[in-house]
Amino acid sequence: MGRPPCCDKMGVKKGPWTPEEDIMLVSYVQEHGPGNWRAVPTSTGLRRCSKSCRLRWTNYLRPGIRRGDFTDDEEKMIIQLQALLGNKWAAIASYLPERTDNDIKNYWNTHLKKKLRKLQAGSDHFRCKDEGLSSSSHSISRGQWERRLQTDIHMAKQALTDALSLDEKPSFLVPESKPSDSNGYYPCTSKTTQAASYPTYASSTENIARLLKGWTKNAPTKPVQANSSSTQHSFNNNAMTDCTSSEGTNTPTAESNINSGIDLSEAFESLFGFESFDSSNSDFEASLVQGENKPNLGSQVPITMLDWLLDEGAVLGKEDLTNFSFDENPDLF
DNA sequence: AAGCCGCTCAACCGCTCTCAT
DNA sequence: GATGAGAGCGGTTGAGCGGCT
Repeated sequence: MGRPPCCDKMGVKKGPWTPEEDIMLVSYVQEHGPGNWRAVPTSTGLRRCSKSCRLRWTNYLRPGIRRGDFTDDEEKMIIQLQALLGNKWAAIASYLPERTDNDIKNYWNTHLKKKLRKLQAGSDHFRCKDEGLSSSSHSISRGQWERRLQTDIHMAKQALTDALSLDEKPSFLVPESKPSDSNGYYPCTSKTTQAASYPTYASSTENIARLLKGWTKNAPTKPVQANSSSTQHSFNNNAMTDCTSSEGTNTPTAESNINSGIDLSEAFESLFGFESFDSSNSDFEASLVQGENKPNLGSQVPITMLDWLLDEGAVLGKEDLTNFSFDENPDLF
């Protein structure tokens, strides 16, 4: 190995992305879909390496990313999954598809590590009774836990087999009758644990709103130079009305009030060419489950997840985890 | 007001994995 | 099976920010 880094080329820009660059990248993805990152710099004229483009899209611009504070349930889930899977941030993120692996990793390193350390430092009594989070506070033996996992995996396999035999989508990809958020998007994981967080779900609209925040602040006089005319139209609308998430509150400055009275979600829908994130959009959800979607998803069941679930070495069935409720299983930890 | 310190998170780096040839 | 290229992942860094002295 030791192959030279792809960014060694001359003229490759590093550092923070500018709104102009974001727009170029978004325009590219709008046209070609995510993937084939190698082609992005040449196609768009971006002076960024392909990896940087992918990362920027995956961690920042991708629709469906939820930003801001983690809910208690998300926190618990991360702690639990980390205890189970270790620092497999991508795997953990697959259970929280509206969070990026980078976000989860950062949150773990900046918040949860400390929190757990404090808990660990506290008394066993407090640790077990109050929080019940840390892997170090498992009140059951490893053997018991593994037996339970075996059972869970078996049950998940059975459910999956049944589902496939009926030629239906796996149940974990199909939200139940829970009402969607205002965009009609269902976060495709943790039906029980996510319930409380729906109202605060930061739609993809806000990702672009965030993008525009910098755009309006940094380049108010520059003409938009996006490749795509639709992009230009959308961004010229400067529709910042929807900038009310936790992100918006971080910077309660004038730019968040800059608006033309146009709902940014419309601009965003126009930009990306699909109507919100409808629960019927199984391709999109499948892509979320897989972490990153490929240019041509087709209508396949997400193989990655199925493989993982069916893998004898798999630690835990998805079905089980998505239905897992910490509140309903206080005895486990 | 200025300097210091700690925290957060976007982005980079280096490595591994996967797939096509 | 070997090789090379692209994609993905996890660890780390550093700029920016806010709080404290």
